[in-house]
Amino acid sequence: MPMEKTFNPTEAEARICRLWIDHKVGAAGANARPGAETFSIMIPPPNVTGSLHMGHAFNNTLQDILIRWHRMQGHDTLWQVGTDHAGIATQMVVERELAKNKTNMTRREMGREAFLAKVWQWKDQSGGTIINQLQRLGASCDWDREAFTMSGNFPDAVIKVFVDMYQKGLIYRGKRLVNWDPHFETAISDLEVENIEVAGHMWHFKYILADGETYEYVEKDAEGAVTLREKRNYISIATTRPETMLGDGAVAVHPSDTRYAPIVGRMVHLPLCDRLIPIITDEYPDPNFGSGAVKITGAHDFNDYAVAKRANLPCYRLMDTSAHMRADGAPYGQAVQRAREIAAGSPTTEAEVDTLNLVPEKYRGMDRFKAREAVVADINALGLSVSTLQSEIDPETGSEHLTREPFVEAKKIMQPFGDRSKVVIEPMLTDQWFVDTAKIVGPALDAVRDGRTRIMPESGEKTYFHWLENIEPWCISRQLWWGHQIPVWYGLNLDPEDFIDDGDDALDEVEILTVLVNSSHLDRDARPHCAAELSTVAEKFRDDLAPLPHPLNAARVVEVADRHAAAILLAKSLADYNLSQDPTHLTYPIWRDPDVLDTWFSSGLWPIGTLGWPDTTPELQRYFPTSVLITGADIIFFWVARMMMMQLAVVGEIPFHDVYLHGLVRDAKGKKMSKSLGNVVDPLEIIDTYGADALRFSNAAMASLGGVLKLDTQRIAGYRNFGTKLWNACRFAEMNGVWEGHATQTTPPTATATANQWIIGETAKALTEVNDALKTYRFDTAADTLYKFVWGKVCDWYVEFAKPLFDGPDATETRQTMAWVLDQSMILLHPFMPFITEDLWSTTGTRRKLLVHTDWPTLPETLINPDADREMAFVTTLIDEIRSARAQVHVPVGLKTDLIATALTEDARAAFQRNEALIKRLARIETFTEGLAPKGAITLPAPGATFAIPLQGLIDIAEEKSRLQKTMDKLAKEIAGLNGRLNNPNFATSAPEDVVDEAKANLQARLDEQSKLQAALTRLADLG
RNA sequence: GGGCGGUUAGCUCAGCGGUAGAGCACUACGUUGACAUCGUAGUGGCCACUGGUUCGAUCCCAGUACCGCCCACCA
Repeated sequence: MPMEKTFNPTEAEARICRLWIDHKVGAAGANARPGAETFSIMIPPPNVTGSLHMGHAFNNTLQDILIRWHRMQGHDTLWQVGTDHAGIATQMVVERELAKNKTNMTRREMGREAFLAKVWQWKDQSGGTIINQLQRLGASCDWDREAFTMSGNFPDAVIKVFVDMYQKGLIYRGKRLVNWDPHFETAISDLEVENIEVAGHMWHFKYILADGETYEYVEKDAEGAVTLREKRNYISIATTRPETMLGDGAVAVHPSDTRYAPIVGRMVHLPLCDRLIPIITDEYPDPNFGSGAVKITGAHDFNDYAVAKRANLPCYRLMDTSAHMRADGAPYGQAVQRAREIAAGSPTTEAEVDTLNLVPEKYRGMDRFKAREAVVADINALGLSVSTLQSEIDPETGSEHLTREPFVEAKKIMQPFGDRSKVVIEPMLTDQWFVDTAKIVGPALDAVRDGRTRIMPESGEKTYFHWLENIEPWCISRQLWWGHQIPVWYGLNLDPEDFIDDGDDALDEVEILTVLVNSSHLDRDARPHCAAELSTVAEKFRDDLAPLPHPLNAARVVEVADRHAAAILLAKSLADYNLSQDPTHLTYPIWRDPDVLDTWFSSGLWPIGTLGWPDTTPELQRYFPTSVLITGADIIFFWVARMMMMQLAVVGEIPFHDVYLHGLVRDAKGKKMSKSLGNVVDPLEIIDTYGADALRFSNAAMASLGGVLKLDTQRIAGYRNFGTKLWNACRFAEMNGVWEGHATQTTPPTATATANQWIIGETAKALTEVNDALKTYRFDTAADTLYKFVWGKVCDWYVEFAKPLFDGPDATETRQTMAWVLDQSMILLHPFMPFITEDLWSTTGTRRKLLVHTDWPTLPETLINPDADREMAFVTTLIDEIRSARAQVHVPVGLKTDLIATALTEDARAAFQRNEALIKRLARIETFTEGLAPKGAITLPAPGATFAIPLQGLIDIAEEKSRLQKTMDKLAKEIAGLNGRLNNPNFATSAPEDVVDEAKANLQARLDEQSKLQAALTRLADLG
C-alpha cells in the first residue's frame, strides 16, 4: 500500500505509544550493552492531581531527548518517573472539590481520617492523568517504576531521614515567628511567600507619656539648625498595621536619635489597652524615616520580633489560626493584669505568654482587617491620631475653614501573600519544626564550587550560591493533614490531682479524656520522642510516664472523642500506641505530633527515595548519583538546592552531576500564561492539532540556554511541516523502489557518484554536530543542525540529485545511499521526533528492532570526502547562480536554455562532466557546449570557469548590464574591505597567519570574479 | 534597596574577536517525475547608545538608557 501524502499523528501516536509501553522500551537498562556506562534522570515529579502544562511538556521533552539518545547508544539508562503528593496544592484541590457539593461535609466536619480517605480517593481517580499525558508526549520513562511520594517505600525513607536528622541535631522544634497562611491555617516557608506591592496606608498615632510627663521635642536640619521646637507629652509612631498595636511591647528609637533622648526609658500609655510600655533604644529604627520611633509588636512582625528578643520583651500573640483577633483565654481584665505583672518583672514562660490574650473584649473574634478599622476609628475618637491642618472651602459661603484631620499617608507597601492561598500572610508566633540548614549547607556549596555538580546556565550557579550563602532555617512543619506526619510522640504531663473525682465513682472514659485534653494543652515540650516506629520508643514512655488511672477502652475513647480536633488526635494516638500492646485498652497518655512535613522535604529526597533507599538496591548502586537534572529555574531554591543539601546530608553524595535550568514557558508575546489572561496554551491541544513530534521539536529548538521561552504556534506548525518533509522524502524513496529489499545497514554503501559521496559525508557531519550539541545540552543547536541537514541538504539537494541518478548507471548505488541516508535521518531525528520516525522505520525496509532501540551510529570522519564536498559546492553554486541570473532577467521558469562554457579549467571541466545531468536538470539547461559567448548572453563567473547563457532576443541588454553592475558593486565593496585590511601593515604582522591567508585568497577570488564580470560588461558595451 | 539577565531583519531568536544567520512574516514567479504542511528567486540589519582595549569589536571592558526576572524587614 503506497504511503499517504502526510503523516497522521492522531492515529500513529496512539498506536506507537501503545507499542512502546507494551514493549517496555523505557525499562531501566533496556537496550543496554553489557557493561555500558549508565545514564539516569529523575523526573521532576509533577503534582499527582495535576495535568500536563506547557512547562511540563517542555521539560520532559528535553529529558526524553537525552534518554532516547543515550539509550540508542546502548547505555544503561533509567528515567525515573513518578508524582508528588503536593501537600497544600492537593489538599486545596480536594477541599475545593468537596465544596462543589453543598451537601458534603467540610474538611473539619469530616475529620482527619475521613478527609484523608477522600484525598486518596481523589488521587486514585485523577493521579493517572498526568502519567497518561506524559505518554502522549512520547516520554519513554520506566513506567513500571512509577513512584509516588506517599506510597511504597518512599514514606518510610522520608520518616527515616527525619529521624536521622533529628538524632544528629539537624532538626529542631521551637516557638518562632513564622509565615502563617490564615486560609490553610498552616505555617509556610519563606519561599512560599510572594511579596507583592499593594496600595496601603500609613497611620500615625500618639502614645502619651505616663504620669503626665512632657519633654522638649527638637528637630534639626542637616546643618544642625533647629527647625522645630515644641513641648510634647507624646511620642509619635507610624504603622501600616494598626491592629497590631494591641500587642505592642515597647516603642523603639535609635540610640543616636537626640529628639527622643530625654524620654528613653520612660513609659507610655498604649492606647485602647490600659497598659504601659517602655521607650527603648535599638539599632533597628531609622531616625530618618517617619518619626524615627517604631512600635514593637514582637509576635506579628519579623523586625519587631528581633528587637523584642534583644530587649527581652514578651511577644503577645493577638490572632488565632485563621487570623481573627483571639477570642480565647481569660477575660481581658485578667489577662492585662497578668501582663502588667510580667512587665513589672514577674517571672513567666514563653508558654504562659502565649496563653495571654491581650486583645480587649471589643475586638475579640474580629477579622484582622475589621479590627484594623475599629482600632483606627477608636484611636481617632480618642484624639490620639497625629493630625494635620486641612483647608476646606465651604461651597455655599465660600469661606475657608481649617480642620484637623488624622494624618493618613497613602503608600505603596510590600505585602506578603501565600503563593497558593493568595491571602495575606500573617507573621505568627507558633511552635514549628525546622531544619538547621546552616549545618548542612556547606557540602551543598562545596559540591558546586568544586564542580562535582555543574549548574547550567552559569547564572543559575550564582543564584544558587547567593541563596545558600544566606540561608535561613527551613520551617518544615505544616499544619495540614495531607502529607508525611512527623514521627514524634509526646507523653502528657499528668497532674494526679486532676484525676481525683469529686464523687466516689471511678472516672469514666469521657472524664479522663476531658482531663487529658484540658490539662495538657497538648504541650509538646513534654517528653518528645522521635522514632520511625512508636514501638521502638514505647519502653521509654513506659519508664517515664505515669499510666492512666485505669486502662481505657480504646473503641470507647474514639467514640466519645466527638469532633474536637485535639481529642480525636489524642484518642487516635492513644489507640495507635496501645494497639501495639493491647488491642482494646489504652494505658499510657501518648500522642503523636499532628503536623505533616513540607512537601519539599520529601521531594528533596526524590533521588534516593525512588531508588529504594535506605536499602542498598541494585538501582541505587547503578543509577545514583544521577546524570542530570532538568528543571525550571523557578524551583532552584525549593527543590534543587534542597536536594543537594539533603542528599549530601543523608548519603554524603551529590544527587546529580549536571543541573540544566530552563526558563518559564511564556506565550508568543512573552506574557506569562495564566487563566485570567486566557493565553494558556494547552500542550494536549497542540498535540491534537500539530502532533507530539512538532511540539517536541519546537521545544528543543527553543531550548537555548537562559532567557524566557516564547511559544509560538506558527513555529510549531513549521516543525510539523518539517516532519511532513521527511515523510515525503521517504515517500519519494518508496516510489523509486529505494526500500525494496532494504534492511538496516550500519555502514554506508561504497559510493562512486560524487553526490552520493557528498551526502554520506554530510550525514557524518550532521551526526558529529548533533552529538556535540547534545553533549553540551544545546538542544537548539542539535535541532537546528537536523533541520538544516534533512531539509536543506537531503531534501533540497540530494533528493533532486537522485532523480537523474536513478536514470543513470549509478542507480543501484544511489538507491542504497538514499536508503542509508534516510535511515540515518530517522535515527538522528528519533530522540526529537520519536513518533513519525518510528512509524517511518516500520514501513521502510526490514527492521530487526524498533527504532527506539536501534543503534545510534558512529560514523568515521573518513566518510567526509573533501573532494566530493568541493565538487558539490561547485555544482550547487553554479545551479544557484544560473537560477538566480535567470530569475533576475526574467527568463520564463518553464523555458529551458542552453549553457556555454567560455572558459574552463581541466578540473572544472571534469567536475562539470561528472555532474552534467544534475546541473542540466536542476538549472533547466537544454544543451551544454564549450565556445564563445554569442551576442545577448548573460555571463556567470564560477571557480575555474566562466559560463554564459545565450538569450538572444529574450533579454534586454540594459537589464543584463544593470544585473552585472549590481553584482560588480557588491564585489567592489567586498574588495575594498579586504584591501583595507590587507593594506594595513599591522594586520599582516598582528593577525594570525591563517586569517591573513584566508583574506588574501578571498581577495584573489573576488578579483577573479570581478575581471570576468568586467569582461562581460565590456562586451555588452561593445554591443550596445 | 541588592543581585542576575536582556537590548541583533517586521516578529521570535541564534551567533559572540576577522565587517551578520535561521524560522516565521513579506514580495515576485511557479501544478518542474516526494512534498502547496511545497518549490525557485528576492526584499529586509549604523548588531540600543557612549567611550575604552585591539591591526580589527555585534562579540571583550567601563559607563548610559530602556526592558525583564529573582531576592529584600524600612515601621
